[in-house]
Amino acid sequence: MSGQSFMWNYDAKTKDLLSGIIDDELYIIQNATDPEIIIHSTKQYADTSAFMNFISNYFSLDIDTGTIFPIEFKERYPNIWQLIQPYMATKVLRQAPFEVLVTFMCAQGLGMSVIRRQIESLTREKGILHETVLAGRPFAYHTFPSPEALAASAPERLKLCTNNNCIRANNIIHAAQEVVSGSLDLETLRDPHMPLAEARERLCALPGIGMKIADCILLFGLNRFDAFPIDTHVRQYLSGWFSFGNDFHSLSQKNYLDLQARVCDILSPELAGFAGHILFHCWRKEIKQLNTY
DNA sequence: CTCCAGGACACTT
DNA sequence: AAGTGTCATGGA
Repeated sequence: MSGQSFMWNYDAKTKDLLSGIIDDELYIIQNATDPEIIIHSTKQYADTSAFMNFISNYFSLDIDTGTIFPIEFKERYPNIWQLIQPYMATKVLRQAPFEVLVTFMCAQGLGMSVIRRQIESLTREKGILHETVLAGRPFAYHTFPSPEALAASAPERLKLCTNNNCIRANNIIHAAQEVVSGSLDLETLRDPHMPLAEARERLCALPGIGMKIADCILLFGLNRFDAFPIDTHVRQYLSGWFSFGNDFHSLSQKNYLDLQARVCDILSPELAGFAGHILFHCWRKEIKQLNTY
């Protein structure tokens, strides 16, 4: 059997955030009974340290957990600090940019079940089928669709993958075409030298991408841990935990930017999005009692 | 049945 | 600038 296996201790509460296919080559198998994740790769690495480096980067293990929140956070918000402790091991993964771009374009005002179904449908219809052996058993999976595959899709067919929403299908096709033509260069946006505001501006120029989705793409796909997306749940905990109370009126553009500016008072600006991700999952699970990811 | 889900956008006050 | 309707479906 090709490939190598690697064990990683992980917090039992957050481990189920990690499942799926990484870079089309690496798989994660969850063990439901103990807090360990077995990572198995079909790809051959030069040596163990090359594999470890890839894992470390993908799971952002280079980010020291102790630096995610500012030191004064614990003193200012002792109750919240206690509450988030079980979630401190939550990681923001450095996922493939195009995959994240398309995935979050599917995540507008919908439940996670619908979002997940769209992505599964997209990979099944437009991805490439691979068959391999995983943990001694046959395993079939689809790669995430390439920009070329999505760019060449017919809207009336692709909308079957986007919850019957042809506006969304057209937006995804358009974004894919921009990537193929080179007028949207995700690697340029991923460059740390690119100002965050400018990168977001470029993403927002695409139809179907607003501020929130742009910030999600930056945080989860473009290695920008300072990007702080504000969705309905973030707004709730900003109001409930930090008294940023304008929970009642709609999230206008001005309101969105205003909230982001105030977030810098309580979180470290350079890791605000990373910290926000931890707060997000803690809020959903501990306060809202949600178990869906 | 109603309401809301990890929103964006056009349109109306 | 700040409120509405629309898009679409499923699960609570």
